[in-house]
Amino acid sequence: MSDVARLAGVSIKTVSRVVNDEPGVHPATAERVLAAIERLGFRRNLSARNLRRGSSTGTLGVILEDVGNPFYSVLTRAVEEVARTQGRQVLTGSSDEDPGRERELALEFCARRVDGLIVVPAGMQHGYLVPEMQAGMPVVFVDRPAGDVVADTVLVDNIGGTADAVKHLAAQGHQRIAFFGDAPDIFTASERLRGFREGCARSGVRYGEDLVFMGPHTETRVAALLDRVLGGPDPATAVVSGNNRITVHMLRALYHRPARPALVGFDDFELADLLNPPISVVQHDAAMLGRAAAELLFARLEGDSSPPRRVVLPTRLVARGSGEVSP
Amino acid sequence: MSDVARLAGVSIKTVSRVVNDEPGVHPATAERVLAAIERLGFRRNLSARNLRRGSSTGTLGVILEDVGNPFYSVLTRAVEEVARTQGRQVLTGSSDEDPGRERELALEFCARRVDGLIVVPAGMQHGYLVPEMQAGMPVVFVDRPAGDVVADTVLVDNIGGTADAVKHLAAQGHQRIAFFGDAPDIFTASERLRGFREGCARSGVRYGEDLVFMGPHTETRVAALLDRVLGGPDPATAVVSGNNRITVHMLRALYHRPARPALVGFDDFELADLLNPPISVVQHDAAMLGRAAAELLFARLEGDSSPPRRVVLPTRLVARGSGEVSP
DNA sequence: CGCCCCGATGACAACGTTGTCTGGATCCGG
DNA sequence: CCGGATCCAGACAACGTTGTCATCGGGGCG
Repeated sequence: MSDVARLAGVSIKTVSRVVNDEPGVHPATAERVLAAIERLGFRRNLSARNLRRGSSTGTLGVILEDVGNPFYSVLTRAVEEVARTQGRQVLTGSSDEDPGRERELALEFCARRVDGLIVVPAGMQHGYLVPEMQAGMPVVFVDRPAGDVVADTVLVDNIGGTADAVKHLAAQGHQRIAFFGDAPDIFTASERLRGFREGCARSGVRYGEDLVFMGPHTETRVAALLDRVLGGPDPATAVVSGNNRITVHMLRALYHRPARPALVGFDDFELADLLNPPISVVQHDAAMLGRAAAELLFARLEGDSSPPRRVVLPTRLVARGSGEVSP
Repeated sequence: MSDVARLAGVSIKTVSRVVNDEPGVHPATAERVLAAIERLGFRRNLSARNLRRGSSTGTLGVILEDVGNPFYSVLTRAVEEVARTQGRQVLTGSSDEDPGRERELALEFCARRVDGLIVVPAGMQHGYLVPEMQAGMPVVFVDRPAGDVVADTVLVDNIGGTADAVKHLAAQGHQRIAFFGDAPDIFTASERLRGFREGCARSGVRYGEDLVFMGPHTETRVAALLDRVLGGPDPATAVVSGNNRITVHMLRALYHRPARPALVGFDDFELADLLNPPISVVQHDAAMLGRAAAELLFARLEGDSSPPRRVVLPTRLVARGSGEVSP
């Protein structure tokens, strides 16, 4: 900036005035300054500007399990879209479901003075965020609640959605329904299990521990468990899958079986409608999650200081046929 | 920081020494400072630090078409992974294929003094980046080259990959092969068309303008064109699809047809192997693209000043069956 | 002619850090 | 008892900006 000032024969303050479109600069002077800026390729340093002005950094931190996962990348995109209307950029970080990594990222983002944090929590301990929140850092949790912190949270109706899946299957006459979910220490997984139980109770389906499996995360493991559940004297005739990845594992495991069980998966996925049979799913909207979280965050940034809110977005059962295969 | 200093009864310089683990602080003093930091929830301001030290901001800018698109989100994740080993964060921005938006994002990132830029270029004009690059901002272009700037670039072998697809189909006896691609002003689209032509020439397949369609981007449009191509007196028996989205449109359009043409798509996608028939694709690795770009960028950051490089990553034809359907 | 006001510009401090240098104890050997 | 080394700690400037205030010349008005 001082180089520009020297070249234009003015003080740095005048350069500042020009780059900020402040009034009270003689047009001829402004001309000279702009020419100098052009010639030197000057671009003002936003960090220094924000430091001096004490204004926001114009950035948002988003921490999730994996940006590469379509579910979260759609969520990220939605956040970005809202941020854009507010002239803000988005910093992303993948925690890989590791609480330590999440903490590291969050504190790093705080040290960078992001304007706010959107977090898909890994683990259950988030007390480390309390000082930051007290210091005025707005934090919104998405997809899962924080373990030990009261803060704005946006969730989907895991319980209702899974219960709907059971209801749908029961309506088709299924009485032996299995559930495959993620590790039970993951919030969404345990909620969906709860929804499964409630659904069974409400639909008059006998709930059996022997038909519930939490945490199988490899294709072979899923295949082996499926074999067990579908064989035997009293086999399951339908399966509810607790998430996307498990659904896909199941599809691969079932691919070569002649008779498939009915199947409803939690989470929609591309091409589900083009499979044979098309896969019925409990749909929830990642973009809407992201949008809701970002809007909550921006409301806080604009001074909303009402008590923390918990938003639960609805799910929608999309019957495509896989739930209707006769036993 | 001065609050901490006051509370601990020391100067701010001593606080600085403590937070930076500098030697030469009395353990008892350090203790007091740490206690004060804890009590006040102090966190040092990284922007100010970087400003003062003149060191890097520890951030990378990534500009792509859409973070929500799985292809780019996997790429982003790979970049993030490499950045992480270097202790850097990633700022992302979606250009939506709009050159103006891309420019805006890029200049904003430069003003934030990111350490480097990874760009999936939209449009053909990137002259605006020249001053930044001369000022020392390393830029790597990914997936497509920049129109008018010489810089590091990481591409995939679009021509070879598409030619392979044609060769594969020709080997199955197909002689009338159609090509559906993206708008021809998109680099990858025109390259793949070129590959299609070359493949036809090399494999002895007659290339026909009437079988080539660039730019249909809605399902109905794709369906209508497919109808035209597959009907008539001399119908196509096979189709090459120029990208993911078009492949999916085609699959939907073909879903209810009794006899499908053979099909090879550019870009792999999840579940392609579970469709009926499984879809053959030309596979390329988004993660590898991201990794290669990030590594190139970091090499520049470490002082590599060799001439700009152009890396072309290979593609791999994965035959799954859809290319082998008899005409 | 003197006054005030206004438009244009610059000097200076400050944002929150850290690098450099200096000051004051304390301790050792001679 | 003194010189110098060693250990701690603080004063100050600087990073690149911008807000505040002061300066200066000129024009309008009484």
